[in-house]
Amino acid sequence: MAAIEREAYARLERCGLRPSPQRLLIMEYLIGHLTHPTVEDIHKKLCQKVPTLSRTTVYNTLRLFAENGAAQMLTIDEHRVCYDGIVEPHAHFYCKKCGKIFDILISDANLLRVSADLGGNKATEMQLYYRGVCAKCVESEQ
Amino acid sequence: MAAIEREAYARLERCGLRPSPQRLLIMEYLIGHLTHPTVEDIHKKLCQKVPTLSRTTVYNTLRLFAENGAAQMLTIDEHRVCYDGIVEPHAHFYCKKCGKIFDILISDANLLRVSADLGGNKATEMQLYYRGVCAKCVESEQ
DNA sequence: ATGGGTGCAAAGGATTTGCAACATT
DNA sequence: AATGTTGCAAATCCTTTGCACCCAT
Repeated sequence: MAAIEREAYARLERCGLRPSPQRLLIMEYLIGHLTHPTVEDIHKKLCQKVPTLSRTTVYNTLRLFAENGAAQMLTIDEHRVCYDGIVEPHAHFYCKKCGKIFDILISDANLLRVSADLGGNKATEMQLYYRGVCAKCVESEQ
Repeated sequence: MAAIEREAYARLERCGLRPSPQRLLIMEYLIGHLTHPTVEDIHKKLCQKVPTLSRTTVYNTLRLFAENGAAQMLTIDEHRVCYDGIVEPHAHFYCKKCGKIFDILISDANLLRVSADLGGNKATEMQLYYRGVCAKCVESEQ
């Protein structure tokens, strides 16, 4: 537990973000829950701990994280944005049935970075994702 | 022009979709405008031709297209979904400044398909995208 | 006291839904 | 007749905004 707190603090510092209590709280949640939570997920859970935490702050903070490379913003789910505490490039699988997002291992993620000719465009984020039906849902369909 | 109409018709047929006037209209637009239009874009433009076309129909139709492989749904822009008439896998670049989406050539798009171990997950769509600032906007920043 | 951070309530806006009208086989 | 399609208006709900308060420097 203390490890997560330390990592959260270090991540904020490394990204040049002031470690306010709310930011630490949200970053700790993100690092401790690699389940690609939505803003609502995070707000609901953290409100149990800190009832005064506002939704606005969660929105602002997560956006801030994404803009500063402290988290990844995922726009796979057409209905809502969600966030990922892992900032290293990796792929995601989105199941249309259950709505869950899974991490997908890429044989060589760095390959993806260079395989595209971006011209003069300056990329700060990269996302690779698949959409379909996950293994569990495929099973339960029969 | 007639070529696009024929292609639109063929695409609908190939995907098992009945070629209603509205569907043809929307598919023709999609094939004729590879600019990754939003629902609003399409609705606004096509309303000039067919004023009775409803936004609901545009929403429904585009979703239907995407679900049947007749178009690609792009969720790069966090604020709105847009669509692509090209169904072959390719990458996109989203400029945070001007909001435009550009096609990115991938040296071997099929490589991407097999480079990931999807386990038992059944993927129907794949998206690779980059976010950042496009060449033009980088220039105008200075 | 000054600037950044937070929270509340309200506004904004994209997307969906329910349902009636309509077309097509 | 039956089924699939369309259109309107209303509802939904995610996200942003404006503004006041507060804390830390």
